[in-house]
Amino acid sequence: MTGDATILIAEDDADVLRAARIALAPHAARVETISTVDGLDQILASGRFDVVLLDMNFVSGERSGGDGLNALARTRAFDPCLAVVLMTAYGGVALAVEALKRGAADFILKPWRNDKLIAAVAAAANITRSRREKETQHLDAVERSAIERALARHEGNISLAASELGLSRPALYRRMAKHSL
Amino acid sequence: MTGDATILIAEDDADVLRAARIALAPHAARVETISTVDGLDQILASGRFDVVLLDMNFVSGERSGGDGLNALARTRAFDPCLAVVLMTAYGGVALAVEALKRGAADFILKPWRNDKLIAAVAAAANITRSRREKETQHLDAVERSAIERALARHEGNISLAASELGLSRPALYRRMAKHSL
DNA sequence: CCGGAAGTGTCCGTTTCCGGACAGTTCCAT
DNA sequence: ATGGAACTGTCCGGAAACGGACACTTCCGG
Repeated sequence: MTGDATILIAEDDADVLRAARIALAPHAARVETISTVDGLDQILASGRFDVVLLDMNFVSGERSGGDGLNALARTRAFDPCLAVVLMTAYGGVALAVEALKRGAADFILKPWRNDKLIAAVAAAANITRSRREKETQHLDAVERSAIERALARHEGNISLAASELGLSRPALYRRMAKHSL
Repeated sequence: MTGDATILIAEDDADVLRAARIALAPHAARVETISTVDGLDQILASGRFDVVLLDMNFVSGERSGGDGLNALARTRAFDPCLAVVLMTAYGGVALAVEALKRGAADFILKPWRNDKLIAAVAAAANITRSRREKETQHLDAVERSAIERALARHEGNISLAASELGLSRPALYRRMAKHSL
């Protein structure tokens, strides 16, 4: 993490929240914290975050992780590019697998090792960055990627690639020339 | 699983292989099995699979899951659309998280429940199908998606969307009209 | 070996797209 | 309330792209 990321930490336990902030703050441009996910949408809308570190339980005594999965879903609905790292003290394989299938970028068990937490959050911030870059592309880049994939899939067969892309062969030749393919 | 999927099972233990095949065969068009991943590339090249069910350990006494992660990487290099379900008897949260981060579609602990195995493999086959559909698109569809995303990201602002896409405003208007956006 | 199917690369008359410019509208800071 | 910036929607002469057609090459089954 090059120190330029903005991190949101959502954790109901004040001591854990403080520990996470202390661990991450030196490695981030900005760390914002919340202790409940009730107003998660507003918080997400208020700023441009690069990664969310999200606890899985926000109700005292609750251990199922449902809150965290729900908050993950709401985060992904708000911004599908924004990578989320989930953390819990009560997770098994099933919950970890479910979390990643639902789109979490990583899954951390408490208590964590600071170096692993920092690395996981940094990697997640990079995932967000990559997704955002991929989202904002010139049509030319989008077209070039599609042509490259079609040619790869058809092993260089111009006729088949053109057909798949909905182009005539001369038209595909021109697009290939335009993109130096 | 609508019974039309082709499944590859890679498992070194003969009894486990048989049990998996017995569980899955009634729900698939075809099930192929291998007991070593040495020739995985050739097997993958020999047919068009919809899902791979892959053990994580192929050396007697080995429990790290490295074989499985390596085979997963090779499978994804061969065909990034092909969904892989990993299974092991020795997995903890860390291995499960690593597997999904490396691109596994699911992670099953042995011994499994047949209904869960069948559901996981069916879901993975659907992931493969979706990825393949998404890969083969007309340029028109690719262009339309890119325009829709740019407009969504800029909340309908034509000037900003055109700029991001590398188009002039009139050109964007024409593409939008062409795609009925 | 051969013939036919499939694929390649280019041409050119016709059609479509281009973007700077124009007129008008909306939004926001003062 | 107002003025200016930002945005919208369309026009039109010129430029670019279109695809059917042609000639040629490669591959493969008989």
